[in-house]
Amino acid sequence: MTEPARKPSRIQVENRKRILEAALELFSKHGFRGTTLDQIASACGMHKPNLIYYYESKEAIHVDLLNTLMTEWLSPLNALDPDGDPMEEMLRYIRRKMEMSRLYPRESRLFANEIVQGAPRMLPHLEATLKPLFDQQCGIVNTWMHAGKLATMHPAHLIFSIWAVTQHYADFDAQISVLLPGDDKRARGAEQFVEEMFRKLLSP
Amino acid sequence: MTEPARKPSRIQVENRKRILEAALELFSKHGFRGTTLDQIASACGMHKPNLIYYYESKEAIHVDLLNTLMTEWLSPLNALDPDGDPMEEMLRYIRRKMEMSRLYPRESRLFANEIVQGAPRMLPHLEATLKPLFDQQCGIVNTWMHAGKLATMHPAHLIFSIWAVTQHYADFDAQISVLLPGDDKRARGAEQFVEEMFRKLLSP
DNA sequence: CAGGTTTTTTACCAATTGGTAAAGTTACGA
DNA sequence: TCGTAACTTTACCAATTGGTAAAAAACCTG
Repeated sequence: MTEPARKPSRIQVENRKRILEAALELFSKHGFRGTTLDQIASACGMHKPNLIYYYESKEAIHVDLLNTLMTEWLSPLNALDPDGDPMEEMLRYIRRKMEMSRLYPRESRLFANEIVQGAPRMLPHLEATLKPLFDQQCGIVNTWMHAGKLATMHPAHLIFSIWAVTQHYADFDAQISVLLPGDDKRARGAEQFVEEMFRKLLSP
Repeated sequence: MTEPARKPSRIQVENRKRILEAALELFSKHGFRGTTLDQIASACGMHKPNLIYYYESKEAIHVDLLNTLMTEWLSPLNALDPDGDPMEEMLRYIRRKMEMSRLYPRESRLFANEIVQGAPRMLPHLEATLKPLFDQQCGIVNTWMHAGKLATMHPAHLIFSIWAVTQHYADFDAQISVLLPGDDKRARGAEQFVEEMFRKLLSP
């Protein structure tokens, strides 16, 4: 048995959304400890006790944010179609991950911050949500490899390498900006490179 | 003209080393804001004001740590030998990066924490130290490619992908442990995978 | 529009935190 | 071994921070 949990009012829905948007901006930029309730409050035009009215603690905001975004974040992996063309499915996944890195760098950095520090507030969710999906999709990739449609390799490490390369462009943007400055076609170049890289790697 | 800057005493050398070791452990695990001077002090058996005796502020500890470690961290890139065999040089670099990820995950996560948050205390050092080295080594790689010794691709993105994949094993270890649990040969498998991946990618 | 409920605001608090002042102790060269 | 400089410790502080209490305001429903 949990809470009575009445349906949330319109105001509740709106304000929780405002809070999460401000929290995403700040947590992704400064990490959990580097963000204060006052910052979140002023970023969304509220007062600190008002945040606590909607979330019982700063940690509750962070956890809700992580868990809410994780589902969307993983949806492209979910979308691997076992009946599609293996190479096209993998490249579509990789392209989508690059696009998400470009469009949603805050989400990427939010997770990066959390996981680099040992995922203290997300481990249960990783076990419960990510692990089963990961195992299942590794299975699909493995099937494709054994059918000779993709080069044979360890599917888990393959997925790690896709995550690593694609999310690197969001997570390490500060460094990349220094090393490839003033390149307004950087994103395009990155996307071309990554697609060609994995096309070559995955060719049987 | 800067400080008089007398040669540091034996005690100074020892104690700064103790402080940096404790700071590395804590900053890499909890980030800059997530680490307190009291934690650092008790981790190295000192008292808080003693830290301030050796470093003028918490930030000074962090900056010194980052700048000190960066040189070692980059040394493998520095070691690319323009006269060596291109494929062997690249694979040696990649192997060394994997080894460092395994042996020095704290250093990797220290930098990851800093860069994910926009490198607020490291940007000048990136400009001054990393950028010139990076450009130079990109040049070497480019030469190798144009000599037909390596597959042709954007050298900067190639190096990014090497960093991404190798450091991922240190930075995202919390996630990898969940997804490939109980695998005491994980590191070996990762090293094999990554070497084969880049061997295939780099073959002309 | 009355009355209760939800939401917002003001005032506040205790704990933590980065850092200081200054007294006390140790190390070391003359 | 003595004096001074280097180092350590204790006591302290002001600012920040996560969070609370409770009054005030806004909102909704019969």
